[in-house]
Amino acid sequence: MRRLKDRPGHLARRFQQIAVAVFHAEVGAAGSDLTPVQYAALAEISNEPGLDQATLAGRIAFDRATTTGVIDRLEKKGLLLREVNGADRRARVLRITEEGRSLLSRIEPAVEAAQRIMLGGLDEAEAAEFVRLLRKAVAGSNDLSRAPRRGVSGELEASEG
Amino acid sequence: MRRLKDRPGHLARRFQQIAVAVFHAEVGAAGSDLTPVQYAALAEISNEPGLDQATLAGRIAFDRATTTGVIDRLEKKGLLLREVNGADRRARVLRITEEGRSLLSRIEPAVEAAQRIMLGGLDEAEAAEFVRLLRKAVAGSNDLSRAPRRGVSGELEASEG
DNA sequence: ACTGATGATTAGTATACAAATCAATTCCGG
DNA sequence: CCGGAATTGATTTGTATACTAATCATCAGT
Repeated sequence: MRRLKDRPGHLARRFQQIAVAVFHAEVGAAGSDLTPVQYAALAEISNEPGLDQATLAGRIAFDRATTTGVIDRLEKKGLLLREVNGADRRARVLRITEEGRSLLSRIEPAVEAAQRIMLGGLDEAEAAEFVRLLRKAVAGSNDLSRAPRRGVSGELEASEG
Repeated sequence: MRRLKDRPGHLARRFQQIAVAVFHAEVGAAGSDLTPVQYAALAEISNEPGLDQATLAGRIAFDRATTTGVIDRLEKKGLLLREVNGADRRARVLRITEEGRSLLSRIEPAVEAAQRIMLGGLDEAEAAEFVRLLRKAVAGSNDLSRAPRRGVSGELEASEG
């Protein structure tokens, strides 16, 4: 029987813990307490202003309940605006604030550094291959997850640029 | 700037979500509601009977606070025994019950199946390389995580058997 | 005996999910 | 075109990780 610590499921949990810890360390050193999930949400809202919470949840693969909490906290920090959509009064339209945009650009170098550091155990070729395989594994199993990602229509999910 | 969805940190979160979902689906179909983390704890206790919570936490890379909760739930389900260690009355000695052992063997095929399914997007060679790189990345950054794994003494952390 | 370290727990915060609920929209038969 | 049914966006509740920080009990070393 394969040892626990050699199983992909266990390794996935470990790598995620490391990724989160590195993100907090780097972004924290840059003077922000933004979490990886909050960063993902804010970056996506910045890229696609005016999207609603359900669409955001699809883009970054949260479920709707998690999205509500994440957006609550970002709104409380003054990083985004949440408004009722006039065309569909169920939906909440999201927009980044000036403060949010400024924070994003201020921590961008730290976010990039975190990506390098979390792959520090791999050389450059290995890191590239690792990311390729991770992308392919995720794309191949996207609909097995309980909050599957829903990309922009027409986007190539498993492209291997 | 690299797209969010191509960053290792984001992909790590996605792959972890998928791994957890697949585990729940397979183990659930086998008639158990054991979580991935509970499984890891129980399997480790089964392998190393009589270890205490701090040692367990080191083996599977939880922090102590998380361990308390996980052990609470496993004890409530009757899958393990938690007793004060006579030699060090701070420590709680953990032992799997007959019921726990029986559950472990009953769900073992589902756990193995989950490992294969979560790598379903990769062919066999890619899956092997992916696990190798995942192991190497985790080993290389173990001490960056906030709850670093502490293996059995003498164990080769980054061996690539 | 005093000091520092360690095992465990508790409180508090942030994901992540399921399930239930409410409001608003869309769909479809007539 | 109308009206009920099904669907969808958002929220709430409840459970389970995962951490930090603080606390308590106990142990180790001097």
